[in-house]
Amino acid sequence: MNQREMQRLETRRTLAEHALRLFQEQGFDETTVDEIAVAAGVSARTFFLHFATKAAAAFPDHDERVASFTTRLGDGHSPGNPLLHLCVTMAGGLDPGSPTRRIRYRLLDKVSALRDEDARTDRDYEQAIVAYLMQAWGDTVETRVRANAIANASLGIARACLIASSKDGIDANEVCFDLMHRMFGSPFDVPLHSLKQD
Amino acid sequence: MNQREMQRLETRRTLAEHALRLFQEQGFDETTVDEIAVAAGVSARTFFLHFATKAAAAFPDHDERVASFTTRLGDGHSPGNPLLHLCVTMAGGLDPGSPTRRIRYRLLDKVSALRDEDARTDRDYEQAIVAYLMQAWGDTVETRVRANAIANASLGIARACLIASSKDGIDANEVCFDLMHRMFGSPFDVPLHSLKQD
DNA sequence: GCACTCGATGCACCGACTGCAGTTAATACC
DNA sequence: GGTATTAACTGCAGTCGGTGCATCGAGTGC
Repeated sequence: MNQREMQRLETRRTLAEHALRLFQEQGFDETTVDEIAVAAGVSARTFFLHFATKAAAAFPDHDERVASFTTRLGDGHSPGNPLLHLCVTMAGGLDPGSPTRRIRYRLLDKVSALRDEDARTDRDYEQAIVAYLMQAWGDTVETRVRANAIANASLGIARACLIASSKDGIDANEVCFDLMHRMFGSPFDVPLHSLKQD
Repeated sequence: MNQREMQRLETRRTLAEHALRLFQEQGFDETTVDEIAVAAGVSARTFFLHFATKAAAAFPDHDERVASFTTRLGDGHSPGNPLLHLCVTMAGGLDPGSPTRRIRYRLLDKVSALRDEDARTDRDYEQAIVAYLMQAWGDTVETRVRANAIANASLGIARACLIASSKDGIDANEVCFDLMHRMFGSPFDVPLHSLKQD
């Protein structure tokens, strides 16, 4: 990797690090982009070369995660279907070894601006899931609605469980799995086959 | 009703009307709060006496709707449980006699700022549903997660169906009902009883 | 008629975000 | 090694959403 690329990534990483720290220490609204930039040792203008919005700095790995999720759906590594994969991804995301993630989701529960950012995140996952389901079901008006509804519902479940896990430290995977199971059958593969001939 | 109150409501109504029109005609980002205010014949400062954000003007009846939803859950008029009630409310909201609502939801599909506003809306419904479920289940960490997950999932389904209905003009109630049914059993009253002893 | 309330206003201000015109250091090319 | 180019970073001026504050003036209660 280039020295330039490394510098760039380092700047980005530093910005994200200080952003999350300041959000946690003194609150999201009470932190200005200027403060973050100064703390990271760069100019305020530079902040926006790395993040589109102030809130985006709290989720610096968003693009990678979505890309990883999407490509995994495309190749054979997806365990069964996207909904199950979503659960697995979620479970992985709750690795207790990552205090950063816990901080992030605890903030998420308090700061509405970050919930908005998170909702935007979800929309990308939603697109990936919808695309996957539509590819399996074919593109009709009916399947499109169904795919959107299922994607929305799944993400709603996943998000709620994720936040709960981070906040209360409980294992929400069971709840997540149970609700998914109810909606889509055993290993969540029901909609891929049986819903079709409804 | 007072003449003052009437004036106030009229101002608010006019602002909302012009806001939605301008959003539709020239786009959300391309419309400034100043333009809306001028079109409505008031000052820009006044706009924020009626709406907290630019996007909020696109959903002027939000508070009433949430209040109505919440109180109905409290008294005996709720048909069974909040999830079923949500479906009914949704179906009512799709009254084809309301072109304004169609415009609103069609915008929703395009403008991310409005989706953020809508997500904020959903959070209020979510609170109402969670409160209702928790009252039925009792307040434990487990039930709290479950209630949040179910509320999120239901709203996800409802939102997707609502947008699809407004956009494609199809009847998405069937999809909505079907998915709810899968998750919660016949008239959606399963979680109130059977989930408890899982 | 008089005091009061309250919606509307103008003004100054903050902070998020953008476009543009540099500067400087790493890199590619010869 | 010297030179042209690229691209991260910077400063500045500007737009726009949103807020606090003092004020005006038309309704309202008495």
